[in-house]
Amino acid sequence: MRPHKLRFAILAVDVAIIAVLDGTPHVLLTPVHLPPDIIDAYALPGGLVRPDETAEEACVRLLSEKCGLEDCYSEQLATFSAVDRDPRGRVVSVAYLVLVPEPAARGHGLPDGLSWREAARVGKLAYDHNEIVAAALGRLRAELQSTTIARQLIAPQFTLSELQSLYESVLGRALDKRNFRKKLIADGVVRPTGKMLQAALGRPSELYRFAGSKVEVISVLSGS
Amino acid sequence: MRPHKLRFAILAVDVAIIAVLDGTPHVLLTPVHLPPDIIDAYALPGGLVRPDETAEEACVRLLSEKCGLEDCYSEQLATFSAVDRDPRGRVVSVAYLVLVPEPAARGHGLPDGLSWREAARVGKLAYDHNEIVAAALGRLRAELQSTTIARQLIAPQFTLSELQSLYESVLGRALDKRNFRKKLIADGVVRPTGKMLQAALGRPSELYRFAGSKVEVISVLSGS
DNA sequence: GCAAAAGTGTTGGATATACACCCATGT
DNA sequence: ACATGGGTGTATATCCAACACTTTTGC
Repeated sequence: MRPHKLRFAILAVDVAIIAVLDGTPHVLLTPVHLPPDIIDAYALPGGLVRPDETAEEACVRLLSEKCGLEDCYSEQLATFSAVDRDPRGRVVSVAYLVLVPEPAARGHGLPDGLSWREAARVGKLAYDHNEIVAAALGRLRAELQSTTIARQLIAPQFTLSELQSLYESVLGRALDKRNFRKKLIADGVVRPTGKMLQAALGRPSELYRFAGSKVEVISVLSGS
Repeated sequence: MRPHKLRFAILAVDVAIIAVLDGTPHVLLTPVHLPPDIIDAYALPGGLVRPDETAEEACVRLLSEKCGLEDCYSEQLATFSAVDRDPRGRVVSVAYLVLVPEPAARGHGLPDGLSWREAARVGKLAYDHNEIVAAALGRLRAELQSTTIARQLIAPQFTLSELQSLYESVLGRALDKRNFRKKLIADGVVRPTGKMLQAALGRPSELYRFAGSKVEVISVLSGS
């Protein structure tokens, strides 16, 4: 082995951080400006993987260091390795999907120039980050329907209307209120807490929580 | 940026090549012997990603160079980045799932010491390759039930009994013959060719083919 | 009493499951 | 004629989809 020939790749992590804010999916973006190739663009937060950490660890570290986010749900999405994906040189990136509940996303002041942008209107991002965002949203949509991953996007206690509108905004289609409730309650996915929430207007709603303590693989929805 | 500090990662590809042979899932393994850490073990075929190729391209190249396999279906599985996963140093590996139809797997002489081994009985593999094999089989099981990926594991024309036994061997459970046929035919997933196959014994069976030309995402099975 | 959001049941259709016998062939 | 694997239909239960009105609250 000739180590100097083999040590060619710069390994990075890029993070698609998703939160549903005001009923629409948002992504956390950071400004980039690397003339001449990238001018006044936006990109996903990311950074290099250190020699002594795994990609997962880098992801957690970058979330903390660059975004001020702690204890978020994250899962590996895919690895992007196009030779020219970064104008600075060969950088291979492991992309992660990270989910932030709405209250957490609102609650903490964003560092630097980070900002939440509507996922459907991010425009042209730097690098291949549009591809990563598309993969993240696709994965999220798939998992919403087959797992209890929604718990990672919502407060610990929530009304069923809130949960339904989360589903509707991510899936991009309306769901039937009665079928939605029926299914989630009958399947034991969510459980009533007994507490009531008085919204600004209208009848108070009951607060629910997810039954299990982790993300579980079950058929959450078919069509509703 | 200090490039010399950043250029740390060796990027590799490891390939979980699956074929269903004699009604049981097999993986293609290669012997490894790297004392003192790895002695007389087996591992998935793999190799380094070159500076001028993507991970996908490296996967295709390695399949050809190391395994003599051309034009196989492949998809990225996940990236494994544990710091000590390779005793020789820091090697991050992008794992791929590759599927080979039974006739192709039988038809070509295996180079080197490569051999097909029953996936359920591979024993302790080198590196983290047991993890990769587990991920590959899990992905395959999931996709068998929701896509037409089975086409990548079987000859272009096949009997429904062959297809069913493929499903059964990968999923590890028996399926009802009538329901299996009903569903695949009713959903238009497979189409009869009109040709008959005279097996060694018993009534001749009709040959079918998959209807679409690609792997399609549909609900292939529920329980049968 | 009105506006706003919460909550609740039924029915018809489709889909899934369970199950057992006859058919075509080679020997 | 028998052994072997191929092929077929029906009845039941479950699940899904569509659908509209009543309740509780604040103002």
